[in-house]
Amino acid sequence: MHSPKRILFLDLVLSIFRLNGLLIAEGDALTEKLGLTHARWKVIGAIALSNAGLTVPGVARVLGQSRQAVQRITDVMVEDGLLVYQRNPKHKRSVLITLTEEGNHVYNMLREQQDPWVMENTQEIPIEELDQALRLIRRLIKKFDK
Amino acid sequence: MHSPKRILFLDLVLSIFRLNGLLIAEGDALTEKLGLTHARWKVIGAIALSNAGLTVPGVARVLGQSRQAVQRITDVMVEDGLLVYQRNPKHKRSVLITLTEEGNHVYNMLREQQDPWVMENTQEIPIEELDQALRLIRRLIKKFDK
DNA sequence: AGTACAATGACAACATGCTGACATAATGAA
DNA sequence: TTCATTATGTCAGCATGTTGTCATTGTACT
Repeated sequence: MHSPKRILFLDLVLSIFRLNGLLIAEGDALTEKLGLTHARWKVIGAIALSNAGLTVPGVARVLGQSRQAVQRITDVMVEDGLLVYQRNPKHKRSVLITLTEEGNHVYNMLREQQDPWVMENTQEIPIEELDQALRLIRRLIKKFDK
Repeated sequence: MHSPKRILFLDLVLSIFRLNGLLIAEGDALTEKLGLTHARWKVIGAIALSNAGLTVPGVARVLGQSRQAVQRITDVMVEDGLLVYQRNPKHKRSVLITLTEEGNHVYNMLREQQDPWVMENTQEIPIEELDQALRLIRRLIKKFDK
């Protein structure tokens, strides 16, 4: 019943919930001055990492979220001038999202904030430990992401 | 700039977001028949694990959430007959939350669902790997939870 | 005792996620 | 080509989290 593995796994699950909340708070604090929120830098990051532009459902697939949730965010970001919708030669309705000049600028600022934050929070953690933890988490993701 | 550690850490952060979402979906699916949602079994679990009962802010501290969010959930759960507010000898306004008989029953059903789920998802993962990952995550939690 | 500070409940506004439903466009198979 | 299936945009409703504010209660210090 109360096998060590059970306790350990449930503890891990609750810790993931906890860390998730804390990371969101960190991310929001980090990007507050840029007028970003965690939902927005997730989107801006996904788009910045794709060369050719992504569609709304494409971003949703990358982030593992519903397309509706992404659409709502991108609509506001287009209004705010961070993103543009561009014609998609491969699809009549589904436009490509790309960063505007301002969007690119914000992404660069984001990077400038992020780098010292990453340094500060990983300097005394060996890279092997990060790698092992990431691999386990990926393994769990693959298991649940059907 | 693009140090391996930076990439690794950001990848870890995004993976935490991803796994968090998947675990919520898993938890919701697992407890759907019980009329629970992930927000509710987090609360029910926290209360079940405390012998003497917890106050609303107490649950919030355990879960690392705002007391307002917890209050909203517990109010509904009291209406639904899973929880009861009981007079707190130590505080005139802040009541203690305890499980009703039905709440206890649901918690036991929850355990019955959870156990095979845990087994299924950890059987080929060595306990040492779980433990190492948990320790790293705890370390990050401690770092961000000021 | 008195007084400043912290904790709590209650309410509101808001951001973000989900699902469902519907119409239309794209795709693939017969 | 035609037709069934899938993908997409759009709108709506709902669950859950956050923060802010205010009044009230508890606590601790002088």
